Amino acid sequence: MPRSSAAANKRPAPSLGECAASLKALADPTRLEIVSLVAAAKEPLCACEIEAHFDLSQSTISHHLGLLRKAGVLNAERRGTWAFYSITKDAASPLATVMSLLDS
Amino acid sequence: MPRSSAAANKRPAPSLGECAASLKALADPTRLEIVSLVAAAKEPLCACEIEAHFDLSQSTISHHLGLLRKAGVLNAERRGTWAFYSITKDAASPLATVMSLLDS
DNA sequence: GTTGCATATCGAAGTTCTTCGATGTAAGAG
DNA sequence: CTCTTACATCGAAGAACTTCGATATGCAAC
Repeated sequence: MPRSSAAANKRPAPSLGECAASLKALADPTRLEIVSLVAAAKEPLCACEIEAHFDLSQSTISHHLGLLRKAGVLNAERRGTWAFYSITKDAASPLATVMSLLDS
Repeated sequence: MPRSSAAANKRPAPSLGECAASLKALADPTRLEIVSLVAAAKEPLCACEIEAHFDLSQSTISHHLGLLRKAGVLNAERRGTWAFYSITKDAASPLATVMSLLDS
């Protein structure tokens, strides 16, 4: 199976507008730290564990998590009462698009 | 001269907060299109040529250009009355930092 | 069913962002 | 010197964002 780049399987390469939206989801210190936290963990991370790392209210963290989920950066999996978050497969694809655009 | 990655010469690897700030500069459809425009050009691009590509006022484009310049994405060079913009060498470095953070 | 816990959603307050027209600045032409 | 051209900055209006406390939802235990 040939491939031209890392994640070029069936994803149709995000448009500029989609890239901007994805970047906006990551362009916040709190959300970027959430993503860093989840990415560093080997296992999906429980929402309560994420909340414990910040001095922000539970509703604020939940709002950021929902935003990252809607942007396609995070994946939520419910197990009973808990919600476990992980990085999606193509979270980096908008970043890659902008990077390739930069050094063209 | 050893090197661990592409642009690891003397740059001290941006912090999470700095990355968030850089991403915020790129996280706008107009600014991302400006960057795409300048990156695609072989030569530095005159501000008036950039303005011509948008239906926005001159002051708005100038504001976006100043923002991208302050964020370290664009470089401004004055030649007489004209201002020529180009992509900075390390414009992609915050993106690279976030990408490496994602698949860690 | 009721109580308790983990999350999500709602509504509001304060801040930041995008955009505009108007004005300022600086260089070149006449 | 005056006028025009290219660009930057200012001040304000409206939209969007971040945050909070309060409330809703959904599951598990009793």
